[in-house]
Amino acid sequence: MGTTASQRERQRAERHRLIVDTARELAETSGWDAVTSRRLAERIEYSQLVLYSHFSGKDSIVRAMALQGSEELAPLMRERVAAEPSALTATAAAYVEFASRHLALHDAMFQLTTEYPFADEASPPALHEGFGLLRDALAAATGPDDIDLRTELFWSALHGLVTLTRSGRLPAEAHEERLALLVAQLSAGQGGGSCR
Amino acid sequence: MGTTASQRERQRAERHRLIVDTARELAETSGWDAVTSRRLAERIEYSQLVLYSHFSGKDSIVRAMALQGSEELAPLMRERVAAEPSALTATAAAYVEFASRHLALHDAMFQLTTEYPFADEASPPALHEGFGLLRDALAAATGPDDIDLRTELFWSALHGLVTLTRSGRLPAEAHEERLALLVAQLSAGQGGGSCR
DNA sequence: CAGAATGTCTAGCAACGCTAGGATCTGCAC
DNA sequence: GTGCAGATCCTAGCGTTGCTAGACATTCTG
Repeated sequence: MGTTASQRERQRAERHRLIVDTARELAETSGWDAVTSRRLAERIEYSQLVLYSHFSGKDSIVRAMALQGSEELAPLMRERVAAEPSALTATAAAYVEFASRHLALHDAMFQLTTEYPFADEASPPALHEGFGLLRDALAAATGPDDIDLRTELFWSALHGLVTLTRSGRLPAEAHEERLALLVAQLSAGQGGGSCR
Repeated sequence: MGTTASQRERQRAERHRLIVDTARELAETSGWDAVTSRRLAERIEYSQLVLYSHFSGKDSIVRAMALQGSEELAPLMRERVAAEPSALTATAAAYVEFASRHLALHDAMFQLTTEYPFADEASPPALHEGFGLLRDALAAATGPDDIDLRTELFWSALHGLVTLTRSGRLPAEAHEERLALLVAQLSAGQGGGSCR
């Protein structure tokens, strides 16, 4: 019967997701050090070899995690934008919220393994979408001039805030204040230096 | 004779530096993966045990590297500020130059091991000094209101730019442009949102 | 010169990512 | 049904990692 082939495929896809989900949970609850091939294999109740039949290596699993993450970030941003009057505040808050709620996922997306096409047509659509949401929010608040460059800067500032705060290099108390200040400064300085 | 004790101490201090310098060079030329206890021991021509008689572990060596780095960053900033009319432009450029010229050092200081007191009286003076230089430059360009908070934001943006560009997540071509835009926006938006 | 203290090395532990080789199971032709 | 390809899986193991116990050498003290 022809069903077996597709059955197999579905099983493989299921196991693929099982591996990524397990790795994610392991990283999220016990830190990246706990994500080892042995522990992962034990958790999914297969031998290590199964991991390597699905993924070319550990990096590849992390990459799959990052992809999963990018597909969750954009919807969260959309949701927050819809619920808040200021799109700029909403996207910034959503980005920060995502990073703090999914620490390991954020690492996988924005800190770890580089072999990942970013500002490129080959990069995952969900990532483009996330960037686009940042851009739209910024454009709505400050106009369309130099929008791509300014969005990159917006992202950089968000990313810097999140990572430096997370690693303890910036005091956690003032986190919200810094975020508010970022939004305020971006709203104020339109077009880059022409305001004064 | 009493000299032997101080002789010993001097030898130990020398070897301490030898270890840190070797680790640094190894990381800088061959990447962090090349910094292993065995290779390090081989390079300094001692057994691995000597490493652990000086440092409590690999993290501790990286921490020493970070300290060394923070003592080089501040002077570089000072130098650049003296040579350039705009202190803001100069400090930003110095920070970026430092990061791109000492990749491993930058990692050690701002990306790796967290067990490091930062915004704290226990943190290394050189680090405070570096932050102070960022603050002075920003204050000179935009006034003293909310200066600490705004400096943290300045640093975050710089850090984000550097790390995202270095990891390939932002296109390298526009790096200078983004940096110039950051300086321009900071100069324009004084005091946070009161300009428009 | 004996004994203590200090310093160093060889050898080894447990854990890592990853893989070769053989065992087991599946579906299809006859 | 029987027998054979092909896929799938596991056991066992390679080379490497950070780190350490126990033996050896060297130096200082009385």
